[in-house]
Amino acid sequence: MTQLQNQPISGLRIIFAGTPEFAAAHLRALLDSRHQIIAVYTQPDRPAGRGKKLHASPVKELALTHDFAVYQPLNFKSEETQRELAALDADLMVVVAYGLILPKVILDSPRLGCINVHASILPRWRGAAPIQRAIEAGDLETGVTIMQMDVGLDTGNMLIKVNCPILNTDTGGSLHDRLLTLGAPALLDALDQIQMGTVHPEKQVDSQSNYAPKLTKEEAALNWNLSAIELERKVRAFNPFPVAYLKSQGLVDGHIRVWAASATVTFAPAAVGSISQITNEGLWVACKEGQLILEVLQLPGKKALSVTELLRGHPNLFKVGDLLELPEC
RNA sequence: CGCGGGGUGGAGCAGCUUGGUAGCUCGUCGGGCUCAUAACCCGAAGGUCGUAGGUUCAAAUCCUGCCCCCGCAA
Repeated sequence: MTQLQNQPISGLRIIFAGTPEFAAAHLRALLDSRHQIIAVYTQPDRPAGRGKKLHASPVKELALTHDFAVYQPLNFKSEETQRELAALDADLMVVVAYGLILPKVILDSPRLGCINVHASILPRWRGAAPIQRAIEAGDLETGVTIMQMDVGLDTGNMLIKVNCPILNTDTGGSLHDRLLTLGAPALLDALDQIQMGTVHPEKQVDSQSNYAPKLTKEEAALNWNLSAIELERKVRAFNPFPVAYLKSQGLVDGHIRVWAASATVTFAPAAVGSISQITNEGLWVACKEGQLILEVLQLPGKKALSVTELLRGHPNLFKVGDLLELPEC
């Protein structure tokens, strides 16, 4: 460390690869560091949002405001894209939620290889949605791992791990934001260690690994045959995306999104999936075990509202005894 | 030009098809009743009906442009 302070060493020449906001936050941190971003890789612009317009990723938007060279290959299968990356003559590639599998030839291309920032304590929750899966599973703790990449999916040797408790009020969004603030400094630490040659790579114990598949809208449908506690976790994990939802008999089309709910262990003398009572707290729905109190709902085309506000304008939308639909299996 | 819903007192909605006194459920303020209550009763304040034009004797209501919010799909 004293070396760094007394005679500052020059930064690394870094290729940054990433796509969503989580990645952009790490790129932002690198901007303020001594390191030099020589190129940015991100997913190609895709039609998204209303109106099918092409949208640039958060990483691309940030990169453009700093006049970085931006590359958006579909993959790295062609020799051309491989040569293109090699020609950048980078010291290191930093990959954060990029969304592409990198072949060995790419991993070996930068002088010091590729490192990855992953939003879980590996080997738990390898894969696409580690933050949300940790909440959904009821984990009490998660974190961020900085690792050396290898050909496997999130299987590389670990360099730095930072833990982070999961609060029982955490949503996918709130935990995402918190991990963001942990990942950036950890990444900078890792870069220091790599440059000074003080890294201590730790192998992952594969037998303790599990996978965090990406979130789908299908699984966001609330299934009342689960326990209230499981459903409450799902509501939190899937907020703000893809957002848990339910279907009601009265509603012709579309879903009712569930933005907030809390579980109770109280017994409901009512059929599973039916509304047992309506209070200022919300709609009480009988589950396989316990009851889930739906607190904040959103009708298609409308804003999210507390149940009391929603009912004020739609007094007959829900009645005690109404049966909510189960997702078709 | 991907499909669709919506912008009405502080909140959520109705009214628009069949132009012509701004309605409902809450909230707020004042008063009353009650041991008490998300209780009840009485009264009051508060709205350029997103915005700019047009049609008309008359527009929240019909027509056109623009802004904003949201669901589906990606």
